[in-house]
Amino acid sequence: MTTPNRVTIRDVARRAGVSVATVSRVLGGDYPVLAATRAKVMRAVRELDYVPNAHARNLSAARPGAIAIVVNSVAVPYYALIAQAVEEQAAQEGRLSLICTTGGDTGRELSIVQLLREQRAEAVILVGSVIVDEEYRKRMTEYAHALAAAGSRLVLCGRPPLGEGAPALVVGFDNTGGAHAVTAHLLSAGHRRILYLGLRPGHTTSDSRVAGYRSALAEYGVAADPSLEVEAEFNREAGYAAMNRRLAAGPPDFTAIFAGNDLVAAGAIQSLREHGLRVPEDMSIVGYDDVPPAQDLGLTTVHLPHDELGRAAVRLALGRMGGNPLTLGTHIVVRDSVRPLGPR
Amino acid sequence: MTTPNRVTIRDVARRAGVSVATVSRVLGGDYPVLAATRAKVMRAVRELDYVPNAHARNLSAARPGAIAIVVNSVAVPYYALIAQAVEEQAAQEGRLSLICTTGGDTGRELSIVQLLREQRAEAVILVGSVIVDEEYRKRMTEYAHALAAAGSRLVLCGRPPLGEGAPALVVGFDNTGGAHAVTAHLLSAGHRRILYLGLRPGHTTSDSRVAGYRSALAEYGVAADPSLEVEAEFNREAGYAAMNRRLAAGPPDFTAIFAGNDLVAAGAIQSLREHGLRVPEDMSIVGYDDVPPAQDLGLTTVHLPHDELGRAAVRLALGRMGGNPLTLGTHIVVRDSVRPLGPR
DNA sequence: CATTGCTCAGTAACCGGTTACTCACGTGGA
DNA sequence: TCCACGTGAGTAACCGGTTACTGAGCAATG
Repeated sequence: MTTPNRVTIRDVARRAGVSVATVSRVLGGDYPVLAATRAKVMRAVRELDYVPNAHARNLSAARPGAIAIVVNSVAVPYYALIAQAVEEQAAQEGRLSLICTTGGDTGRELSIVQLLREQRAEAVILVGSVIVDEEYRKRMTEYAHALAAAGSRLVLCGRPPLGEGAPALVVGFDNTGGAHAVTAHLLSAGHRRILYLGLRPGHTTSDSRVAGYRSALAEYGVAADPSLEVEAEFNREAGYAAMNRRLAAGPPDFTAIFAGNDLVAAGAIQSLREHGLRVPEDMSIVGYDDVPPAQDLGLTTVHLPHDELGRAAVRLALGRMGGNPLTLGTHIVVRDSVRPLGPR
Repeated sequence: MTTPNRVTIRDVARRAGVSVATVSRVLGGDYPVLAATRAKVMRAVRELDYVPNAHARNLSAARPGAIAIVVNSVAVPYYALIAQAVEEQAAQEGRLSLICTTGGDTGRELSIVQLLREQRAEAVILVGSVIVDEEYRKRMTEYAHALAAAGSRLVLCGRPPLGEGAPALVVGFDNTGGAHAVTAHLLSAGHRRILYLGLRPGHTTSDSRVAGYRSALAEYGVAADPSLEVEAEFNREAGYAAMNRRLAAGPPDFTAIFAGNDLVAAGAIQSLREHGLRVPEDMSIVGYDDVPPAQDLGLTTVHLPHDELGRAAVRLALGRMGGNPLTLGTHIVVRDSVRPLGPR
């Protein structure tokens, strides 16, 4: 107990009365070994409780590496669903996958990527939207080249493609299309003053949702009103705080809300409730992502095929799929948070 | 690009005009090296973009291993919160941690544990409640011994301690206490017919919550009624289905519900809503865990210190803490799902 | 009976690091 | 001037596997 079990392949070989090569062959693979010999080896393995050392194995022979998925936080449903889907798919492919979290910290992200390079991970799946600036682009391009040089694939999920030549695969959701559709849903219900809650300039996910929102407005001939686009990070607290501020400033000058994602919607709904406004009677609201809170809130939202994304990411990571960059379609899920307005 | 970058320490040594030992020393540690030599080496490392091979490193010198956390599914908030807490704490301790998921499949759990043994993980944190039977006990005891023999620690979270001598550390929540408290909360609000939704014989978490429920009833002199204890797995769908069945059988013969966890409560609330029963006006309900759906539902529930559990698990895993088995306290979070009943 | 060819097992080199041991060299004291 | 000593660097063994190469033993063939 005090001395860790350091049973090596040589111990097994000695016990079984064979050579290390034979043991390795019995354990390893397809090399022909007499049934009797195999039995002797297996018995020795069992008796000694031999566990091959993955590091040694990996060192001598390049084996399929792990698939790593790097997310912000596993406590955010959006990431959790994707991570789960990746794990499922990887398991189906018989691969080890591991989830790493950065907490949104660039420094931690860097050290995780470095660590995955050292581990010779086969693929790194980076998930999540980010502020895309020059510094980001530079960092990602570095990752991409470094990982490619080490023989690993880099898959970006829900992030814009890198520049030409950067060896990164990309898969994401159709944010603009979904945002357009859900905004149109509000418009066709008669809403004309729709608050977009979740502005984040430079943040690609938000930017493309705003784009869909604006294009839908334009399509219905509604002039965009900048005062109806308010900033909020994509979490519950930000939605709550932003809505509180807006309602504190006076009675709402809008009849519906398009929240940047479901968490923002959840926060906004709490704020509305605390201000005595009911959903959907007094205020319509839609979200985005279709993550767990949406169902409990009866929130009309845009469903994202998280499973599909996870599957695609793994298959891209394993080089089983072309078609890059890949955009996955979305669809509206109508629940109970939108109330039709009579035409004025 | 086609040939993976196989820059080794010898390449670096050659380029820097020094020996491999010197390179290793510059990179590795505290051995004295002339500043000029160090500079030469660092430059060569940079120029060649050398990345040390973690496997080789691990093979020659035993280094601190990874901390692995094994959960059912990261898409279940309870697990996600704990996993997140473990990751945070591990990061603070400067350790690599990785999350693995089993999907509740015993076979997959086994192969993950095996794989972690092969990887020489430093510690394995197994989270989540399970059906504890003879087979389970045997399996866990095997894991415990195997991991211990390999020099790894095994930490069980939210599971009962193994038998004497099995080298496993244990930390969990006070389920009986929390269940007692939250049931007492309902009782003191005047409720006498309280449905327990989430019976799962043999399932330790549920069993201890039932125990708390019953002891609170006894304390208030209310006779336990077996027809008020109904089975349901600990997820949303089960809660929904069980409640549907119950309501289909006739009008409710209870005034309050104690759901086995918040997900069950969420499902039950949906069912109630669909049957035209409002919370809390027509039906009081409490949950357990205080995971995200609870806040959105305004659910009175029992808060579990997930963060604390994660921290404790890591510290136990690193041998930084005694006091085993460790039970963490809980407290009620009162929201808006319980309505006082006048004394009859 | 000699030769060829096939099956199965062993020997030893190698994967890419770390580190015990050895040694060259410059300095200060006798 | 000679020797002891401290400093910084090199050589080579080793970690625990895999596998190319070699070879023993035996059946089939000529």
